[in-house]
Amino acid sequence: MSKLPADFYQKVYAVVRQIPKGKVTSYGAIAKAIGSPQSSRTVGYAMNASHNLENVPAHRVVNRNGVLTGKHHFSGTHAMQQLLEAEGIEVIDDQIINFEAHFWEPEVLEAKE
DNA sequence: GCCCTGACGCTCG
DNA sequence: ACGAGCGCCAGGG
Repeated sequence: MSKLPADFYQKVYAVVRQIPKGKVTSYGAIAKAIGSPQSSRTVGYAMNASHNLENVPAHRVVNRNGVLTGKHHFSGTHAMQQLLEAEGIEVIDDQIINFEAHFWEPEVLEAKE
C-alpha cells in the first residue's frame, strides 16, 4: 500500500528538506534512510523532479564521494558550488573539502506498513 | 508492452 | 590501487 513509487519521492524530499544549513548528505544515505539503500539511483532521479520544489535543497545532496555530480543539472555551471560555499562549505573542482565534517546523516523515517 | 536512460553504489578483473 | 561492469528503481519514448 504505502509502497507507491510516488511515496518514494515524498520520502526523499522529506529527508533532503531536513538537511540543516551548512551540511550535506549523500544519495545513498538518503536511500538508506527511506528504507531503500539500493535505490540510490532513484534518489537522484527524484532530485531531478525536486528541482520544481524550493523546499528541497538539492545542492546539499552529493554522491558518496562528496562530489557535486548533479551540479550539471543546476542552473549554471557552478551554481551548486556557489550555494554550498555560501553556506560555509568549501568546494573545489566539484569536490567538497572536508566532506566528512559537513556530512549529515538523515534520520531513518519510520515506514508505516 | 518493450527498450533506454539516469543527480549512485558495490563488486569483480 | 585503478578501471570497467552490473544491479538497483522509476520515468519516458
